[in-house]
Amino acid sequence: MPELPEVETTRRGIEPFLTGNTIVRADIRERRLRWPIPTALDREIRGRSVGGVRRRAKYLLLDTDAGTAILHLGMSGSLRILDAAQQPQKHDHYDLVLDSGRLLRFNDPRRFGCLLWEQGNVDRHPLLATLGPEPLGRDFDGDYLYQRARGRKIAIKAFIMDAKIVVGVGNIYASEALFRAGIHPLRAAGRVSLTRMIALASAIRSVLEDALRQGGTTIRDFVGSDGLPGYFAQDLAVYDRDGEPCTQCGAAIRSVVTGQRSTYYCLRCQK
DNA sequence: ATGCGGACCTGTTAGC
DNA sequence: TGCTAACAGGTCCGCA
Repeated sequence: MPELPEVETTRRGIEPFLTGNTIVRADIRERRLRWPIPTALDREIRGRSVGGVRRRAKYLLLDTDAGTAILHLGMSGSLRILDAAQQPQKHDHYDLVLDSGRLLRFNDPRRFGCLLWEQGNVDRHPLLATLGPEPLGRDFDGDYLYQRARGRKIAIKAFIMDAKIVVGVGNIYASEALFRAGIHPLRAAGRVSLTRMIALASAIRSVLEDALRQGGTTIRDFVGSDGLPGYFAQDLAVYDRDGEPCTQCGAAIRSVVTGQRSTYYCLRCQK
């Protein structure tokens, strides 16, 4: 479900309720997420004051004076700020209860998300250590993409979805960025010219920024921390628009499965 | 090293 | 109407 804009929307939503507040305790109802929630987390996090909430790739990092909680929403996860009296519903796997009388509640039907604890330098955690640059950061541009793509035969769509190349680009925005850049999703990464890689880097940046401005994309069930959906779905040019007319040329949008993921593109506009 | 497919889960929808 | 199969926004891992 959540790609970078949805995770960042969540971060911005929860941050004001967490920073400067103390976590009274963790109420964990289901430990079996992508990885089991470590039993040590319960006592480590209890009584800790939250220094801030950061995002790295699609991970949310909750800094405390004793360590960092690493949260991921997986495919179907969402985090909400609720009144502590709210009864948990189905798939509400954990709460971080705050001294403010509110709590941070995680819901995730598919349980692909995670909640981990790192006492040391969180940037060296195995999940984070090998990640590529942030697409909205300074060290991501067309030259970088072009250099990394030398000799690569992988489809350009899978290439930009590889978190070792660049983080945060999921299935929706990969299709959207390639449409904006006019590049066919199945073209070999190594056969995209520098000029077009520059356009692609710019397209990735702009589509993520546009989506962020709309609070993310809700296709089925994404909600932000306030329970509201994102509104970027109305601006999607190709994703989930199989058979509908291309906004540029009117040709029917096509779909193809690659790397077990549905991909949408315009045959006429993307080469 | 690279690229691919399977795996982890549940819920919803398309198709017979 | 009811059953089954396919698919869903992520990403790690093992194999060729």
